[in-house]
Amino acid sequence: MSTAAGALPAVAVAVDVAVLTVHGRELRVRLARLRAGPFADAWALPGGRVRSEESLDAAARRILGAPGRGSALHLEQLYTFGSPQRDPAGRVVSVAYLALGRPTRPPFADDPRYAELAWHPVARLPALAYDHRAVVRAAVDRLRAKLAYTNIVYALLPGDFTLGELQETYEAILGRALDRRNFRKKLLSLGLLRRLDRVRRGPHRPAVLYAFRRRRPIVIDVL
Amino acid sequence: MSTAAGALPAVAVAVDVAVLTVHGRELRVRLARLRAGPFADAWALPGGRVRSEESLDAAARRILGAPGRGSALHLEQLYTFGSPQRDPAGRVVSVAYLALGRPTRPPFADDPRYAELAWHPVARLPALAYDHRAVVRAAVDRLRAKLAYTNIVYALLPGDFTLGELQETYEAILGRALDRRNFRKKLLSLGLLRRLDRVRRGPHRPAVLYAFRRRRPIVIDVL
DNA sequence: CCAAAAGTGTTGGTCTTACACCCATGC
DNA sequence: GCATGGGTGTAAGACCAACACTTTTGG
Repeated sequence: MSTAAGALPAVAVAVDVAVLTVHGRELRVRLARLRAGPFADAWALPGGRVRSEESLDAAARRILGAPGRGSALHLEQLYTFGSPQRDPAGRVVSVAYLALGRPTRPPFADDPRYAELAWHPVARLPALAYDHRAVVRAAVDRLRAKLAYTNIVYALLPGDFTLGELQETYEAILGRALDRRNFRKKLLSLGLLRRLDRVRRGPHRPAVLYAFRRRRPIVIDVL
Repeated sequence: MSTAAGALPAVAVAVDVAVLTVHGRELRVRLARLRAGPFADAWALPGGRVRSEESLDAAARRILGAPGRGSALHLEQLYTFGSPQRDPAGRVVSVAYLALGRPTRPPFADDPRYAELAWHPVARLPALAYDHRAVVRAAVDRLRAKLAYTNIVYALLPGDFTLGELQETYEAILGRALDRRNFRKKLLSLGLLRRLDRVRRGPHRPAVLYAFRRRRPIVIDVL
């Protein structure tokens, strides 16, 4: 049963979003430096209160920002954190979301609560407000797990990419090296990729570009 | 960020618990028939509002009932349901929990809101209140998934059991038959079980009893 | 011509699946 | 003695991990 009605709620609901991306061979999370409140000057995940007429997913998308700015290609609910002590300012239950997207220019702080926004490598986080360190850990764990049995990595890559870039992305997330031949064999055999007839030219031998056939979540044994 | 303070919350927080068990070769969920409210007379998952001083886990344990009655051996958070329309009586966000336990006698309705409690096979559910059908589906999906990579099945079995009973439990949950020889080979090879020097006597050849070495969650490749 | 990343196959081991017969007991 | 579930092994195929050399380009 879930009935509310009656007395006014004693517990508030917020949404916090951990946006992960891979940049510079590192898995990074988008953090905001808070201007005010009990954790003024500390870094925190972007978040905010759920409005009475919006769903949790809608609140998460709102916090994520307008499509085009910080737009993410994947959004999923992660876990709900509800320790009575997690917010010194009152009882707030926070529904955490995991989002995946391409690294944007750091600054798009259109939210006056935030002094600054930046991508921080998850391997060396600053002190975080609230229980956001646990949220980031949960987000990273979820991403690592899903890497093995879904195609969500598509949300972290541009429209076309080389197999080397794809492997780098996997390695950045998993934090370990993968065998190149086995990786290529496996990923090509899955049929998730479409080979383009273009190449990426760089300082060395050009690499064939690939694209994901479908850019939406599929459950499949990847690793 | 998650700060509350300021205005009174417009959104209430509840916890609903899907207790699953296996009985009579069927996966079942504990449902309560509601006495009052917008879904009077309908079946629903036991649930209730989160109190201002308790954690979400504590609320779930409270709703689960005193240890000894409906005591469950495993409890984990499942998903948070927050559609604005899910409760006709007001905006209630529900944090759903999955619990696993042994089948108890159906009746232990010490909660005056419930007319009746019963174990319903998840394969043929009655109409459920709220979005509880989706909650049960999520609970069953989670259990099925975790069967393959954890030892949580221990929470559904008594202290000692035969390999036949263990296999029946797996089959009831997965909804498909498993090869007996392969199943026994795999489970014995994992080292999760301790062979007891007792047997279960029945109308046929006695079966050796086993117990789980450790009755707490372990991540391991099971199936 | 050198450095650096791209590209490519084989082999051995492990794991999974499929499958059939005898055993011990209660009735 | 028969019905029923308990108990056991093997072989074929799939999958995974390990591993080294050649190619192509820019500078």
